[in-house]
Amino acid sequence: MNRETVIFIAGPTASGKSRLALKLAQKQAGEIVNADAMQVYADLRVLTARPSTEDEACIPHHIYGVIDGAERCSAGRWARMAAPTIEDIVKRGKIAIVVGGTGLYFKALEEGLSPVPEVPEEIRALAKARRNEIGAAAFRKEVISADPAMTRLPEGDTQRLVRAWEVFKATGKPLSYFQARPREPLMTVSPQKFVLTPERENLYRRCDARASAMFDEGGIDEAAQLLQRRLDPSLPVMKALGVGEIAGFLAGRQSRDGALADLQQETRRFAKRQLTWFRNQTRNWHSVSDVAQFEASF
RNA sequence: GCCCAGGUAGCUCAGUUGGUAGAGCAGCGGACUGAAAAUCCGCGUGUCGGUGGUUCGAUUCCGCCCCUGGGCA
Repeated sequence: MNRETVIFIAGPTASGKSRLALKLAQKQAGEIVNADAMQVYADLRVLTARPSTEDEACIPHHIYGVIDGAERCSAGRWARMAAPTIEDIVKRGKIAIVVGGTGLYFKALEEGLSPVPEVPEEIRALAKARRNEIGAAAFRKEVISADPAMTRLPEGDTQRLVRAWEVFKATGKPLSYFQARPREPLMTVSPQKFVLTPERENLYRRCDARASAMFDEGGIDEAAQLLQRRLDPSLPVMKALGVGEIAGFLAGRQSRDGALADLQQETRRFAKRQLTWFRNQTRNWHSVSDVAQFEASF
């Protein structure tokens, strides 16, 4: 297999990844694989800026909208779906174009994750309950006494502390024990990796415009339908940008314009976090600052 | 034109009895091993409207000018 059979395209939100992937797929007989944590869920097509049905009819798209919002995806679960999907595309003699904005997913796929046994949902709930019961400071102490390596986690980092607690509870071994074991890469082919690095001011303008378009083009109804399901607010899909803002608007706590302004700001902040991740975690990727020029080179 | 009140960080403002200034929001930087659109950590970024004067020293006091808001005409 040559090195061009798998292409990664990462980049911040609203940087033009999906469009670029589509163009590449058309020119090079490719198929597209989603690497975006929110686009895997079925519920939010508009608010997660999923490719249109026309685009999907034109080029095969994989792992978009395949998980119900009531379920949880994860980096591991995604990687276990993505790896065989990519393998299958390559076997059929096509190019797999993996595109998305979730840096951790690319990392999990390429470098793998340390093998940690599955933690039952009941134990996860137990961890959260425990933290509520004894408070943040005591909870952190409890985690550290089970796994001293977790001293590096600040008291406020609920998510990682809860993870460390639940892994210890479920397995009797500290999370750091598992993390010290070698990662298990899921890919057998080395990908060609590109990260889009658009100029910030321009990107922010695109973020604002996209959020505005989402409000005008069905995003509000979509969020309303999701909210009607009354799902657990801690589910990943409920954390999608726009859901909270639109909930506030629908409940009358916030004007439409106010909710939109909030979504725009959150989108810009999200893009900033992605830029930070990519700047520091994808140093050996090809950086693409001019998408149009890059597109023309194919 | 005259009289007030202001002009300090991107915004809203505090403050300095004269020793070059600090909050909130915004913003920026960083971490990242199965929730990552998540979860955290860190950082004031400034001709204190301009210009003269007094002073060892002026953002602070004084004069003049400019700008903004309100009032009187």
